Amino acid sequence: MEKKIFIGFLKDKGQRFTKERAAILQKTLSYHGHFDPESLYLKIRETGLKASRASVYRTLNLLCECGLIDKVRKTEHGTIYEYTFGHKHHDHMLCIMCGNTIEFCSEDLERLHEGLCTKQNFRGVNHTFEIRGYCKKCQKKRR
Amino acid sequence: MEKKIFIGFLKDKGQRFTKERAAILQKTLSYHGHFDPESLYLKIRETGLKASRASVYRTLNLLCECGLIDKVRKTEHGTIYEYTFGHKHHDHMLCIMCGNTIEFCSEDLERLHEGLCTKQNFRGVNHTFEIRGYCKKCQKKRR
DNA sequence: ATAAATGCAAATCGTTTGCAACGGA
DNA sequence: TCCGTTGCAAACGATTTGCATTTAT
Repeated sequence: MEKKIFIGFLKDKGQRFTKERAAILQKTLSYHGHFDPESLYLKIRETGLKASRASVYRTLNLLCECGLIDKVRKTEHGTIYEYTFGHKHHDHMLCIMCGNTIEFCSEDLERLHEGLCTKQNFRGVNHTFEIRGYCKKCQKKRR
Repeated sequence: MEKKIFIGFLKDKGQRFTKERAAILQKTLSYHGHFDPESLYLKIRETGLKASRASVYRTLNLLCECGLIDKVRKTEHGTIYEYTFGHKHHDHMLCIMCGNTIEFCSEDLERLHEGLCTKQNFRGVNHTFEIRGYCKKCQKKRR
């Protein structure tokens, strides 16, 4: 499914579906969530597949362009991507102790998004909401 | 006020309040909002004051440490800081056409933050909510 | 006088890009 | 064959850091 979309997207632009791009797409899909370019690159090498960092970066940009993945946020260690296609929109809680991410959906938040935009005459396209704090597990550890 | 806080913070750490730090603090306060290190640096030079980029970066980190400013987000062009001390918490709408930022406060959002954390057993410390889209002015321009 | 802060330039780190070699169509 | 793609290494841009010099206390 995603493969077809990507191939179609490339074809439309007169571009090619190479084995490097295939490998990058495959590993991207294997994440079902967040990842960063460097770990994707390493994952590809581990599997014996080949693709340079340059190709990883170039291909991730293409995957963003065609909407299969999104840039979620930039951290001090680089960009976090998310494989989003077909996923319902959701938001994040980020544990500042262990770094884990909890995803959640909130209808109330979507409604609030609409309401706030109306009030400000803003045409909202999308949003990100991130709550930072301590996850269940980390609350128990001493600080 | 802010100056006193900064000096006190430095004193506690056995550090000094130099003229460079004074200049950086002063210009930081002059923003009443968002700014990035490079424009702060330029603003200082324009005024005839002196401070190197290195000192700007070093001092911004100190100002974050003592809570007078916050890192808001990272963009492809660098980190956006915000002078927050004594400001009420607020969130942002970011126009993806002109880059302008609208600040707003929402009690509903604060309540939602609490509700979501309770539901997930997460101890939320703070959050960021950013709506991206088109501001009033830019909606009128052709796209 | 002493330890901390400065400015500079070099170092880092994630990411992009120029280019010659390579490979799908 | 033709043109897009690759990998490499160099280039980039924001930020940090090592070091000799300056300066606050």
